[in-house]
Amino acid sequence: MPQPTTAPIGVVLARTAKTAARAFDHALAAAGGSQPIWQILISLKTTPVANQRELADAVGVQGATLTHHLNGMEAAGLVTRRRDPANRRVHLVELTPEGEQLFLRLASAAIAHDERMRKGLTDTEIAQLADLLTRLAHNVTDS
Amino acid sequence: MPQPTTAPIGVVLARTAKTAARAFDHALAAAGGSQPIWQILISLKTTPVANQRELADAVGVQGATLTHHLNGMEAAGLVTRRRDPANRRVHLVELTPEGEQLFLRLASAAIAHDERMRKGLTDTEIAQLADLLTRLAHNVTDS
DNA sequence: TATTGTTATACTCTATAACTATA
DNA sequence: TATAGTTATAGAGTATAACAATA
Repeated sequence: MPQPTTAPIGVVLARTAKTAARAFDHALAAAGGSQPIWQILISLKTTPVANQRELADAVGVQGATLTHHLNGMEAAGLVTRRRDPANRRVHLVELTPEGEQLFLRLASAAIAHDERMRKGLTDTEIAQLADLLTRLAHNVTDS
Repeated sequence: MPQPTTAPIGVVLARTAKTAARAFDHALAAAGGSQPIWQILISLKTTPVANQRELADAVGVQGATLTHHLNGMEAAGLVTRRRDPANRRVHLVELTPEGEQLFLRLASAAIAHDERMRKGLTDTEIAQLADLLTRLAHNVTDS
């Protein structure tokens, strides 16, 4: 009788992600950061965002959640917020030199983490994995 | 100049896992559960554990965190805890009929979620993915 | 003393609802 | 009225430290 024979990929994915996320969390913490801070920094550096709403979308959190993190980051001297003269409703978020430095440190930690994770896997396998993960994610995306 | 050319797999993995985890969280919540409850139920059903310490390890949390969840599950009538007569330090955790029912409901939700996620992927690809993820996780595991 | 588990407490991340400022 | 963002509040998950019970 034909039955689905393969293992529940969701379980494997969840377990792997949990393990990887914890290891990465520790690496980020050791470098003076955290997951949300890293996500915000990398978004600021790589994605052109017009306002905080778009930044929140890029990071994958609600606007109020982003505000919460930006408050902490501003208090820590990592970012500045100033109103856009052209549209004073908009708050422009910019990295300070300290923010740039932390970005570099966290990027190093992320690269080291990546190299550790992919040890024993070929570039072809990594590309395959990335492709499969992307297709998986697409299946559970609403948009 | 030879440079690492492939994308940071950690980023792809983190993004995919976040998306998948959120979708799964919603599915579990709709079925009356949550991730930790599901992990505890599935561990109780599939892994023979001698005590809560082992159960906590299986779930991947600290003992106190497990106690926290078991308190809630016991209050909800999903599990019972009684002392082991042979070693009264040990608390035996057992599923109630309600716990069994919830396990079945969450299992259905997990299966549905899995089928949704793997749409468009062949069994071979899923097996490949599981293998790659397992190797990745192994690389960041301390043990 | 060592082991098993609980309680007390606190921290991080996230979210929703109500609010302020600006257009 | 609509849009951008903040504040207030709350809830879930996790952790560490101190404790109680048992061996």
